[in-house]
Amino acid sequence: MATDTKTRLLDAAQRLVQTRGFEGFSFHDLSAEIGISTASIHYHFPTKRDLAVALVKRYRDFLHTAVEQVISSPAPLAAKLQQVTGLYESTYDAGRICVSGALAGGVESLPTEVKKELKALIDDCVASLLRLFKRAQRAGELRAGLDPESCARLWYCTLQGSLTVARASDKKIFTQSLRALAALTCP
Amino acid sequence: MATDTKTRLLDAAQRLVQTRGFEGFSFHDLSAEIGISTASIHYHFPTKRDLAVALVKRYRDFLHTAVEQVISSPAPLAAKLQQVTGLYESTYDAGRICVSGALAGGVESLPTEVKKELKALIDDCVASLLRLFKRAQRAGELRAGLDPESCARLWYCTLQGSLTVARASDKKIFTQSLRALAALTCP
DNA sequence: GTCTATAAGGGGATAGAC
DNA sequence: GTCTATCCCCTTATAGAC
Repeated sequence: MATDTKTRLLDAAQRLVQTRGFEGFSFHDLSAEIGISTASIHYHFPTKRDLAVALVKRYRDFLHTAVEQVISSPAPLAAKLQQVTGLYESTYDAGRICVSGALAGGVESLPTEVKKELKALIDDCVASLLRLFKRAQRAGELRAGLDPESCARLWYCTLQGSLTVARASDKKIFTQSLRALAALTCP
Repeated sequence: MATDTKTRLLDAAQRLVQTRGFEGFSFHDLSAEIGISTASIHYHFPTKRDLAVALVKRYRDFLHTAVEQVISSPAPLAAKLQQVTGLYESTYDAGRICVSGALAGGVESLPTEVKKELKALIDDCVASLLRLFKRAQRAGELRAGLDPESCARLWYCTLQGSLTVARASDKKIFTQSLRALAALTCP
């Protein structure tokens, strides 16, 4: 059973956003990849803005599910952080960056609705990390003096930044940054 | 004495890159802002790629000078880190992000020469931070167990990531992340 | 749902006058 | 150095047939 056209369009658009950014891909790119005309794309997504909004919404669900699954396991904090890091590392290995990093680079040229979805994506992911660190603190797994909120934000920004920077420079910058941060986070 | 046209073009282009990204601005935008025709822009920069390369080179010099000046002061590590953070915070307050973050978001759609300059910008800045942390370690100002190289990379990625994420979400994510990282870096 | 045809505008870039 | 005029291609989007 073949995947339906709407899903294939979202898959292709997501990959293009993650490699070239919002302004960096066109309906013609999608047309070539999926094998339908650019006009047909408008049947599934009336405007490019609609496509982008749907794409970010879907990515938020994906990331939410993935992170929540890691969080809910009975593993110690260090292991969970390594799993979250692995999530981003696999994105790097696919030659991509996180959708939020790709869109945040040129936020001023995004349609308003896409900006809103982008903010929702970020805030949702930070909220998941916050729950992770709150539980860790109760279990005494957080370094003394660290508060869960700062931790969640710091981790999100560092994951985001190191993934984006690494693709433009060198994978080592990702690996080393996150190993250092993990060592600083756990007691 | 008015600034020369080439400089004004670079200033305007840099601001546009820092807000909209490389694909997010056009010669027409520059034309409107500077007050010369798009054709005249080609006199100063034959292609958009040339303009981008010049822009990133100039930004690298600017950042290099700024960071080196902070590093060479006799202040303690914590104060220096706060100064570097202030450098990025003022970029945020101008509604901009770092040129490297803006370009790295859609790296695949950049001309090869621009990619190279982008990598040079990143590597240069990380190298400056590395010198900072090496000196700090010799002076016993670095937390035990931290190595200068990891530190330089972690700091660069976090500065980059938190600035970019903050503009798409909330300034607090920048402030809080960097305060936490500073506390973890100094003993 | 998908197509062809086409609109309507924007993109970078060039030629040649001044 | 700057202009007008123009080229040619790409972009998103629509109309209407199948």
